[in-house]
Amino acid sequence: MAQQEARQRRPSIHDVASHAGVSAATVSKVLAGVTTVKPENAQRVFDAVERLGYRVDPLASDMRRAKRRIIGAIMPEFESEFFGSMVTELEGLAEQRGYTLVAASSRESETREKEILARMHDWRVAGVVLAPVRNEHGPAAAFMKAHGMTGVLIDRVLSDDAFDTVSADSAAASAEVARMLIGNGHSHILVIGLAEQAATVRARLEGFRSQALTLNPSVRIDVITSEVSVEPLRSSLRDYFGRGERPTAVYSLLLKGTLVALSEFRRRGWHCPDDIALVGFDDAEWMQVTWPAIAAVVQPVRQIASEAMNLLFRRVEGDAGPPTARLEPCQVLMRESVGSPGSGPHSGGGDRQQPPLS
Amino acid sequence: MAQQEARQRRPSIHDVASHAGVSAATVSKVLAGVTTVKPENAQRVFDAVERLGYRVDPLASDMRRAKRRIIGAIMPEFESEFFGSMVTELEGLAEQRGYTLVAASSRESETREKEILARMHDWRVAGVVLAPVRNEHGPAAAFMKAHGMTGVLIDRVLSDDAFDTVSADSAAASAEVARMLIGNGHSHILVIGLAEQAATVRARLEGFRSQALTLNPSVRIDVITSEVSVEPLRSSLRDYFGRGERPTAVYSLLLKGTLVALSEFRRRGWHCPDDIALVGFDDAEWMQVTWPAIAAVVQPVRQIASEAMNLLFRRVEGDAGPPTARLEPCQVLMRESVGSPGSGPHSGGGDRQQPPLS
DNA sequence: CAAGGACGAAAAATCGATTTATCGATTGGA
DNA sequence: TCCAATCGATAAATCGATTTTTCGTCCTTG
Repeated sequence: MAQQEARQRRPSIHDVASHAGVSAATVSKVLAGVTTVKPENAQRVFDAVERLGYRVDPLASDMRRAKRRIIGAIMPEFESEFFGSMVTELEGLAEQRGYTLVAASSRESETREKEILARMHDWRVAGVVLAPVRNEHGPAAAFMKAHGMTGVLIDRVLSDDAFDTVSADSAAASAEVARMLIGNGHSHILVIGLAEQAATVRARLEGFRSQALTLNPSVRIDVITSEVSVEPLRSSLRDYFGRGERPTAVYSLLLKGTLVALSEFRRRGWHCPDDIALVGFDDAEWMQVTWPAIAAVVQPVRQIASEAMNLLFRRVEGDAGPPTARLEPCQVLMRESVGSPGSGPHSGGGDRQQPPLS
Repeated sequence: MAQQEARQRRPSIHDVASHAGVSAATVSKVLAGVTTVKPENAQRVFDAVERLGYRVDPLASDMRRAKRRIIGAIMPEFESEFFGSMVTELEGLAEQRGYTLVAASSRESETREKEILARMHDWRVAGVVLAPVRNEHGPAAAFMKAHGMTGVLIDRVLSDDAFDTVSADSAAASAEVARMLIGNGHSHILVIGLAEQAATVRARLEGFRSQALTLNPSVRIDVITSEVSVEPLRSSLRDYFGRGERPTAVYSLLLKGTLVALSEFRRRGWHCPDDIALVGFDDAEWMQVTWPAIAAVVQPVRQIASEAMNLLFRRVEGDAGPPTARLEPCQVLMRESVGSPGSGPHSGGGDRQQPPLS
């Protein structure tokens, strides 16, 4: 290959055409793999492409089609492992199909979410993977509907009458957490969450509550939620403990809640799992190295991303069937923060030593 | 505003032109703010734009210019808080200037990094913010040089003869860590890192070592690094401790190393800061809520992003001055994992209780 | 031997905006 | 009064590809 004019205008399809002694149309056809071109001419085109280091301009290439080979991805934030790896996965899947992924952060704002969507509409993206800030009924989904955009909703959604949805099966995972906590003898459990993300948080709460009540009808389940941000949640939690409430376990419905709970435990000098057990929805890399390791529900990021892209491209290719609502199963990782199975709550000072070295 | 044909072809500038009874050129000029248009006609254009809900197609608009209003961002990964918030910041700054940010993950692979760069070159991006996998001398930077791309290198870089660089002042921060550890009486310190990221890791190591030796010439500093991934680092660390080595403090030069150190401490049943102190380069949200809270060097993400974008746009606008190398100051957060100031190493069982409630 | 296909490739239209060249009308100066 | 300068706006070229239409050969067949 040749580098030629290092910093000059890049060669266009016409440059290739004239070097190969054919028309631009022929070059386009050769590169598109059309077979009605004389092998001799095709070879000359390939040679010219090689010599000039020619590459198709995706922008110009997309001009004529109604749907550009661009997929938009809108996430509430980029700072967390969950959305970070979601973007990584989506990027790879889009790439595999020859599409470019353009990711944007709505920064937990529905207003911004809609603005970004409008901008992506300006770009005539072929489709959008939207992880809405609140749920499937926000202004962004309405915008997509009104403008006939194709898209898939993920994460904080359950089902929709216009778009395919893909999310973690929060309810089933929460039920499993309930089985485990009740099985360990907990009878007073605090659940914390953000009500704003109504769709999934409610599913998690109900999945947990119904299973817990089935296994132990007399279990006491307290719930603390806050509307918008986590700070009110923190102060509610502080008040709650301050009133002398003393649940034996806490189930946090979201990652930031797990952090808040941990910091409040620290503040009061409580240790997991001896003083109080903790399980969080959403796993993070650090949770397995802290002491104690934090039990967590692991969301199936790869499966969600892969299923979302499959559904999206089916729609992009014209499928007009009724929207589907997928739930991908989670994994519940039992770690030290919930104690060993069978060890009841407040079962003594516990063993603060670690397991012996292997 | 009108929604009109919800799912039809979007109106083009010609639709606006015919509705306003003027030519497309006039519409373009009105929207570009050219003043040589009769106010009456301008008003008709604005009315038509409003009525049709017209918005410029950024793709078509970019066709004619050599540099499109797109900025590329290449990060080694999206999963960490650092690069996640870096992308968020860069996105906002690009947006402010009317540019679209296209972010891609090189997944810690230099091969992929170069492929992504080539694809961005295909898109004729105006500029690139590259956080190289290894350092400023990789194939990606060479590609940018060879093709006359404009760009800025950030994070794992020190300085370059072709591009502006912006990174955290690792050396100064590491010196501060050294001052703090030596000041606390530590005389046997282990430093761990990944040698692959040569540029910055070496700076951090040297910044630490020289300051430490200045303050206490007889201090013992052990260094464990691994070439590529963290797993070899883990086993080296395990061997090291297995041989009976017992430093009183560990300074990890990277986030993943902090996690490895923590998990090895757990494995051996050691607690911070009583058994061993720990400081990590790179802060994370969870570090302040674990017990103990982990001391860390906080990188100035906003400053790096902002400075990088300033420099980049200066270049995009044609500035051809010599490349600059910026170092942004870090903040060192002293948390419980290093004990209280003055408390020497191995100073007894320590107080495992928390500070009193406020 | 002339008309009808088949084939391969070039010419031209297209996508949607921007920019340059052109043109008509009005105004100004000589 | 006539030509020139000015103003405002339109026509046309342009960006780089794709797709449709047209065109010229060569081959086949009646």
